[in-house]
Amino acid sequence: MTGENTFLDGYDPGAFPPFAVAVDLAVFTIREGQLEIMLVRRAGHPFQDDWALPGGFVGPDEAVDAAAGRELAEETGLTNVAVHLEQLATYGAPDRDPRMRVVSVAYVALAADLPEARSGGDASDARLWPVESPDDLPAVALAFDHARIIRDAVERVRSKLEYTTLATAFVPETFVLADLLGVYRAVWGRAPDLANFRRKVLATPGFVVPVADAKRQPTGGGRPSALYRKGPASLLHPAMLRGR
Amino acid sequence: MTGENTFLDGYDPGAFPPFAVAVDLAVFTIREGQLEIMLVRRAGHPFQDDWALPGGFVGPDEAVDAAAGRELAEETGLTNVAVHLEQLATYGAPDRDPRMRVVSVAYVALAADLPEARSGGDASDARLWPVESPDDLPAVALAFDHARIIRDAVERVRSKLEYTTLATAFVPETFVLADLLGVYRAVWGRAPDLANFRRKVLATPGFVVPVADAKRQPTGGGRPSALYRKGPASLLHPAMLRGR
DNA sequence: CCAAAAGTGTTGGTACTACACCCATGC
DNA sequence: GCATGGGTGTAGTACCAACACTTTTGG
Repeated sequence: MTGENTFLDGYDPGAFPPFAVAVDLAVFTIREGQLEIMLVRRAGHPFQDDWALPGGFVGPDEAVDAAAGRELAEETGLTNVAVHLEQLATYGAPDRDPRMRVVSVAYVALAADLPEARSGGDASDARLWPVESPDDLPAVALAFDHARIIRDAVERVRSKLEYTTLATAFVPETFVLADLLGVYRAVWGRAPDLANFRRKVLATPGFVVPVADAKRQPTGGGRPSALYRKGPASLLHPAMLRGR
Repeated sequence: MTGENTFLDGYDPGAFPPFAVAVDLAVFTIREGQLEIMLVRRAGHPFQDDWALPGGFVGPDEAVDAAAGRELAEETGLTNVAVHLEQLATYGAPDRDPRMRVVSVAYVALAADLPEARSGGDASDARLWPVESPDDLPAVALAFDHARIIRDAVERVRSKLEYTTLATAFVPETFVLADLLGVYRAVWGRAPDLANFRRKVLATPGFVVPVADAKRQPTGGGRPSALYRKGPASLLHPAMLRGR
């Protein structure tokens, strides 16, 4: 009792059960105005032929965060592209993997312009699935507890758009304000008012910075729009709340 | 390469390094208008005589969340008291414990009226330390990466007061609005405007529910205040943001 | 070739809500 | 003396409308 209460005392290597620690990645992107998540098809048992979040095991001398970054690079092939990566939560139910005890640390990644299939490795069985409202899950069978993880990840992204400038992680390096509004529309299922949105974004120092004298080529007619680049700010004050 | 990308394929028990998985608890309470955190004194190496977050290892067939609940009950002695407990984040640097590879899942717990020392177990080396602004850390030597965890935990609690009704987790079962305002003062270091605060709390359905015809005994003179109980609501809409 | 129409981007205005700050009243 | 409630100015949002700049269409 005493040894249990005092952290790590009575330590005896081998006395602790072998846990495997894995990372799972919820990689989101926006294509054609829709929020999509990358899933990989499972080749072996269990959950064979089901779809799962990309991920893998943490190495013996590897930081958990580093493992997430490594897996992200391996799965997406985006090595030096600016991708937002943050920890989501840890899932540790004892029966979440039927083969052995695996504790999984889930991460959320946001990227713009993700290619359909990963470029590195065997690209055959990885693809993007739309995350549709209101159930927020891809319409495929999901392995392990990944349905739960995806739900949590979607909610994380939705709420983070409210009080951070994270929307810029979903657009390419230069973009127009309509693109940024489209991020909110895709993630929330509804867009904030355009006029207020533009006032808010432009009034928040460091949210976006204008690209000098640059205008986007008009595609199908209409006034050409101004180009912007991601700014240094990360927090939104006050927050931009989605309505009820 | 192929086996690494496909989750859990090429599985071989024993091929994975032995990780120990632990839980750390950031247990907060408010005493005399001050935010305090529970720390335990380490008896053995490493970090002997330093202070650390209470915690322990996850059992072989125990869910990680369940381990946090168990440790909380063991450390605080609060068995059936309503305590808020939520996962904070996972800390997995390879060298965070000098003896072996330990991945720790940190939790935040909020409680009202925590006794000075834990009631169960050896109460001698556990106590509450004030979390003072602006550095937000107890003025003691902290073991492992627990200083970082405490910083993250404090920030979590601060931000959660903004958009949830979590402040009620810090007050006893029945309370007056001034007590609730005191929670915000203690956690944020500054209190919102009293008049607006009371309008907001009372206008939010389910934040607090009045205890019928109950008034608190006037302690030092003045009008007796109305008693309230925690309501069923958990989210605050719109948020109550702390100023800059 | 020029003028009008249509489409998109940009800006402004008003009603309403919520908050900061202050003050009056009740017990 | 503390609890409660009201009042005013300001900021931010929802909603609406107009204007600017471009391409397309039609004479």
